[in-house]
Amino acid sequence: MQKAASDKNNEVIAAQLAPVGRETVQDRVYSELRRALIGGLFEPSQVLTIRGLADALVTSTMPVREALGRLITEKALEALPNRSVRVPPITLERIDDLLRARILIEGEAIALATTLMTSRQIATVEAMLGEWDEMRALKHKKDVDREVTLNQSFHFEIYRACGSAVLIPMIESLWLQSGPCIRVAIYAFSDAGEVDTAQYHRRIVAALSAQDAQAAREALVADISRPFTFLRNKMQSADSKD
Amino acid sequence: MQKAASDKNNEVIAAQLAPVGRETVQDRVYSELRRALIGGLFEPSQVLTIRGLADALVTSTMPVREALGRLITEKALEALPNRSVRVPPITLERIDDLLRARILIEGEAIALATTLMTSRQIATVEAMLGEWDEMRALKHKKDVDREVTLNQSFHFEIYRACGSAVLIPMIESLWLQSGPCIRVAIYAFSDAGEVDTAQYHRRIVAALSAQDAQAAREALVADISRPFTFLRNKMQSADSKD
DNA sequence: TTTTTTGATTTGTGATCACACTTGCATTGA
DNA sequence: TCAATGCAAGTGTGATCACAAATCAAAAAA
Repeated sequence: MQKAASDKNNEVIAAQLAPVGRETVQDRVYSELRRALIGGLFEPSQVLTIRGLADALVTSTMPVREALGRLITEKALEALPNRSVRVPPITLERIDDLLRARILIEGEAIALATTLMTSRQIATVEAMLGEWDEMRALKHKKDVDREVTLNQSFHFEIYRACGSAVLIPMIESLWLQSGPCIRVAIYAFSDAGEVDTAQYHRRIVAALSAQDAQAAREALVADISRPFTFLRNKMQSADSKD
Repeated sequence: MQKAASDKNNEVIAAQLAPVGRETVQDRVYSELRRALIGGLFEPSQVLTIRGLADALVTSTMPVREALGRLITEKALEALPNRSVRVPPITLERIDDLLRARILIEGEAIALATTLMTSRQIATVEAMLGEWDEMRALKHKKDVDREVTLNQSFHFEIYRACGSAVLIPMIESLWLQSGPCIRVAIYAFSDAGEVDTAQYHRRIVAALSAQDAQAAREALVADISRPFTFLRNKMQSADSKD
């Protein structure tokens, strides 16, 4: 068989078949744990065991231990001297530390994105605002999980536009670390229900449309500061009560 | 035996014995690979195999594969679709991307450190300048490895003073990613020999002593930009030649 | 000579096992 | 009654094996 003919034949096949992907079990475990962490499904200080997670995820211990190791290196989980691993506990210092880092890095990312985003990309992000209204329309059932996912998609759609392969993984790591912290804030907001996240996001989109990097940065800071300051106040009042 | 007596007895023993430490093999492998990466011992695009590293480090494959997984998640190494792992290749975009992130984050860290460092801590850092003169005195043998270690110690002694448990691991990750890139610059500087790193570090110490955060940030930016701009120029001239 | 095929070797992934350490609880002793 | 001891279940770590996929080189076909 000639080379050209063979290639042509392969191309025809490739046009019909969808790539099957080769995600490993370890990757799936890792993604699943990430999702749970960012979504605040684990509580701070909760201890995780390899065998326990392996049972819950219906695999063997091997993929789980490697996924845990990865999460520990990005500070999403914490290795105790006993060699057990837990979700990092919340402290006031950690809250301030995380918020400061997020303002610094995500602020820079959105400023870069502002100068780079095409109107096509802005339109995509703007379209995501609609989903919020849609969700609020049927507000009888508060779907916290979907809210978290939507919020994440919105932010990262913008961050990806900054075009930095270095900053984006750092932001992901920050979200991973923030997840368990803002867990309580997420549920509290969902209960309160009124002060709408979409409102903050609209301000961000407006700044992006105006190509005003400084305004975009400030709108973003207001958005991500909200759960942190809420949590901060809550912890301080709890401390003073003790 | 009474509790008090037992405790007292244990205290006496504890005063005589040094804690034995429980570092795992995996931790040692991870540290060793980190050291090699930051020191620029691996070249960009070099492929690493689990069994090859296990043989070189005289262990089994298990600790190595977990260490590699951790390094991949912090982008110090890269997983190819073939599932082999390599040191990330250098591109112009990546150089600029890394430098921008380092300026942003390390600049913030040193600005924070400036307001927090005690005169005691500054003295410690200042003392490290002496080692450079010492090393230059016997410049017959250029010890690149020691130079890298000394540079790392100097910077992280300052960064640790910023007191951010979030920023410091990020900086470590950035150094890990920069290591292979600035490898060529390190050796080139060591060959040139004249433009002294200590000179840049003296400017940093002076700014710290003056508690001038802005000056410290600028001095730091000048210091870390040097190898990157060197490398950038070198790559551009190489490109134009092709 | 160039291309394809075939087969052997190498490599990553996941499962299982052995071992050491920790933890929790019941037992023993004062 | 309470602390110390001893035992048993649980847990992380590292080693080894089986398997599938990738790689490379030699042989076969064009």
